[in-house]
Amino acid sequence: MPELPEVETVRRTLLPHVRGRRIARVEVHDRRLREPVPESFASRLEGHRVVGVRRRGKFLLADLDDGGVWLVHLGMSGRLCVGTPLPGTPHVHVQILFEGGEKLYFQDPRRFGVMRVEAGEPELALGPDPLVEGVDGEMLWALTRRCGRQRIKTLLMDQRRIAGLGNIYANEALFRARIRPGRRAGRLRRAEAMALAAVIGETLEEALAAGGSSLLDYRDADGREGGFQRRFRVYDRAGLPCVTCATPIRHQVTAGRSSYYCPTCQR
DNA sequence: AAAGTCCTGCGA
DNA sequence: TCGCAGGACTTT
Repeated sequence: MPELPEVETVRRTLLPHVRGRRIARVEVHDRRLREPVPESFASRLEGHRVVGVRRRGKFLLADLDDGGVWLVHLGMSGRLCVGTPLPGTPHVHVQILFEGGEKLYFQDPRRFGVMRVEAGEPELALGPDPLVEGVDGEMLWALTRRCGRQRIKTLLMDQRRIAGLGNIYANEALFRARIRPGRRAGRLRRAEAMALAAVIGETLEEALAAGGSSLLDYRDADGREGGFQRRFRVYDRAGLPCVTCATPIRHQVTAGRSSYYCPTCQR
């Protein structure tokens, strides 16, 4: 679910609830996430104030008043919601209680999320974020020259190259740029790289404007779902007519990830 | 079958 | 050495 627009939507909806607030108590109900929640997690947060919340790629970074950084990755099914979960809400692994009574809970059925505190700025080995540093045509063109043998979709999803795109938006951006997911990056023409960089920004901005997007599990910090899933042009549309030319959308799985494309519009 | 990442092993 | 495929994690 959560790719860049969803994580950014969570950040924006979360910020007004937590900025400037002091954490009173942290309850870890289940440490078993992608990596175990450290034993020290609760004590590292308790008593500290959240001074801001940033995002880099799919990571949320909450800055603490002692220079520490509370790092959250939502994995596939993570939710970060304010308020109190209804009794019986499953998979609430972590609860954060703020002074003044505000509560934040982390829910993650698939437990692929990550939650830890770093002493300072974490080393994330991420490429530029399209909505933070920006990814322009020249940068993407240079990337396609440097990583020419990689398939373009793999390149787009490689967080070390560009931070924030996942399977859905990589498919959507490639459709808009009329480029097939399986093309070798090195075979892109300069104009194609330029066009691709432009549509990456457009796609993410549109999804963001729709309140994030994505699939069933997704909710923002206020528990609202996104609106972009109704706007997918190729993702999860195997066999359905292309929105441009009506050719049935093709589906193919590589490395366990589904690619969707229009064989007529995309080259 | 799945939105995310990480690891191993194979072949070019 | 690089890129990819496949499997691993987990629950619905």
